[in-house]
Amino acid sequence: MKVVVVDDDKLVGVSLKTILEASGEVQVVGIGCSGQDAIDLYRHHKPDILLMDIRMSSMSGLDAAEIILASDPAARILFLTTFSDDEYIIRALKMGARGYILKQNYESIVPSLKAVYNGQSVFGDDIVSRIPDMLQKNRKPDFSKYGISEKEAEIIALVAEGMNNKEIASALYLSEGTVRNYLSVILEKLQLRDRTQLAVFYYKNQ
Amino acid sequence: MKVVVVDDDKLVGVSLKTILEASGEVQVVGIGCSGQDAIDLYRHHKPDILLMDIRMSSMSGLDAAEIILASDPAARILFLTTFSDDEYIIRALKMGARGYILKQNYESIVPSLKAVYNGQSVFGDDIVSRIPDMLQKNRKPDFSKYGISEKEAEIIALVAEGMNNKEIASALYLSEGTVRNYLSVILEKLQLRDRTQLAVFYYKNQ
DNA sequence: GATTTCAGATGACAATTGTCACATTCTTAT
DNA sequence: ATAAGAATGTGACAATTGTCATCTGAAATC
Repeated sequence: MKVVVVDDDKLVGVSLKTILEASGEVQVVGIGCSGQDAIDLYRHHKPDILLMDIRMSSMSGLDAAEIILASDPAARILFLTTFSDDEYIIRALKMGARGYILKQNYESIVPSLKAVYNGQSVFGDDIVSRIPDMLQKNRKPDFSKYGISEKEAEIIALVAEGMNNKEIASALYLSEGTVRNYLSVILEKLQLRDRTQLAVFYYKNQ
Repeated sequence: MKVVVVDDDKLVGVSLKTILEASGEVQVVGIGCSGQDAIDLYRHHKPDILLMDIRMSSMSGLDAAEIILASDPAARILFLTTFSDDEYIIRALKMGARGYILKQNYESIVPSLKAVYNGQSVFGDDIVSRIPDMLQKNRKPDFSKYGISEKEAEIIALVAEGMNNKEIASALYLSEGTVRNYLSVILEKLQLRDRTQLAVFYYKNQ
């Protein structure tokens, strides 16, 4: 498995070469320290995988990846990051990168490379754990932590469907006044001002 | 690395045991062929990873995973599938599974297991390529098709943040009355009744 | 130059909304 | 049996909201 490593910090590049080659299954055919290096090394060596830092002083890893993927959409690019920065990761995903690994997590680098080599994509749990939330459009949020009762939650859900008090009342077989009272309590508990903020809260916490 | 393997087809379970243990790094401590087996084996052996088929005749792997994850959210569950079925995969993601591997792809099983063991999550490229689209949803919706102008869209966005008319007016340097007029037009264009429905509409079309 | 268009504003109005204080049940625990 | 509590309801009130007809001034169009 031929790999090109690109990291802003040259020392990291060399260390990685040592670590990776110690596995006996990876051959580091090039080490670079800028986005431009990444492009040049990739085009010259055509490695199986390009392992690259996201943040680099000269050209960002993302920009480099964009250029590489534009000319070779099959390029397997795996990012190395220090922190999992949402914005970056999502941009990386969009452009078709194969994942990212936290630098701290040395032991997982070789297995991750192999998984990518075999056509998988690899991500840290922190990102993956957020994906479901992003995908999930129709689930009811859990408001119990705010001391919201079952009935109150029902009303919240109806407000979040755009119903007015009269409609909610008739849907739940309550008087309109009761619905108002409930709503008043709900707003107090959630520290919100009006039903629109409640709907917003609902969807932002969905 | 202790692994429990569960597959509808007993032969697959045994074959996997052979393949996995040949690597010298995996110890298959249990083989099952139903969702119930998965639950029992998981609770008994507390393996590092549960490798499980999604489709099984008696209890689906997803149902079993749900039960296991309910009592042990840290459980590392990796699904084996024959085809990458969107619905299933997304449900698996939602409940916190660590990924899935196509059965055909024998070579990638061991590396994927190791990546998961090291805290990563692993997915086939087909799913990953769809995630960006799903994530894309967190951007401002495009209302132009409803004949909504730039300014109107601004107001919609502020309503969707929960602002009242006075706040919107001061944010956009308009009079409150103007904001009301805008809103009135917006509601007319979108065939909605009030600002709450507008906020709801915003998030549903996000 | 006259006219139309458009963004913004005003004021009036009714409807809806949120708040509050106070009833009325009905259940439950003491 | 009584007190406490919920769940539900009422009426009054002010604030916010949505609608509408109308006005202004500037820019664009003719």
